[in-house]
Amino acid sequence: MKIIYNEAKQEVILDQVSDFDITQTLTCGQCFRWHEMGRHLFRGVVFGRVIDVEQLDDHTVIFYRVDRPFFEAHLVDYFDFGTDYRVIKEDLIERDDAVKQAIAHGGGIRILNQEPFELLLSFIISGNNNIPRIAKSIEAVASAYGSLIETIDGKAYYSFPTPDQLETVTVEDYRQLGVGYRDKYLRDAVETILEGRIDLDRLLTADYKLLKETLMLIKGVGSKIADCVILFAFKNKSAFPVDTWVKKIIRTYYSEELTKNEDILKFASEHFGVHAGVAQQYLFYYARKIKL
DNA sequence: CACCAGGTAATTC
DNA sequence: GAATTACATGGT
Repeated sequence: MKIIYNEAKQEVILDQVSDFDITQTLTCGQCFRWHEMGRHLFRGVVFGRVIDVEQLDDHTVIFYRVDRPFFEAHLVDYFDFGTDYRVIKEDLIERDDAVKQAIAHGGGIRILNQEPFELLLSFIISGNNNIPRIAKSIEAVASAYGSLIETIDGKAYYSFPTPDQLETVTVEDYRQLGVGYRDKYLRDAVETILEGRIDLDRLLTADYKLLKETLMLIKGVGSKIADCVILFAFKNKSAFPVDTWVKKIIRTYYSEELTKNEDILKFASEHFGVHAGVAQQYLFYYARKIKL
């Protein structure tokens, strides 16, 4: 991948990008704070900044409002540019025809490496919820308690709040934002972290089992949400979140015997191996696309 | 007006 | 232990 920095214009141009479709990647349900501003053009808030990303063709991507230090410190890792998805897809395509078909439809998806605290709260909100309302609730939390970054075209953009910024926020405050019964879960997550019972930074080096059982100490975090956090924020591509869509696709294309979430997780882990989480995203995207 | 949405915790058998 | 139910809210 070739990188061209235009410091004067605060632009970063990527050439020879492969296995990347910005629309698939940013609309496949793994992230909630990107907005489509135009064809193949998105604006989002990440790492305390508002940035724009545009894909010109299969191999060319431009970042706006981004300088070299920011790109190198955050975006290379965020978009997982260090990972060769061709290798992962070749591995998965060998496994079965269903995932092969899913890759034919969503092979441009990359797993974003997102900020752990924001991702944790985002997926606590996601439970038994729909994606538009998840996004709305996250924006409500950010604009109420995050820091104002800048105003663009009359619209204010806020960073996602830190645990410290949420220290005095009560269950009732969360409820007022419209998050519903997840209010107490959000409060529990913040308290757990502020009291040091869970240190997200330290968990970066923990193995899957320890990481999952630690995350599940938080009220409102069960197996599925823990796996989402592990996959989308802890760079572990073997995590396989079992949600309603994946359940449907497993029953339809793999086995009708697999009904319990625990059994599906066990099957998928063995069947897909170390890249199970990537397979999950391809399957999730495909199932939703064909309205399975 | 039921039913659903990237589930989980509490309750019950 | 394995199955059932309640849970906020907004959209069909």
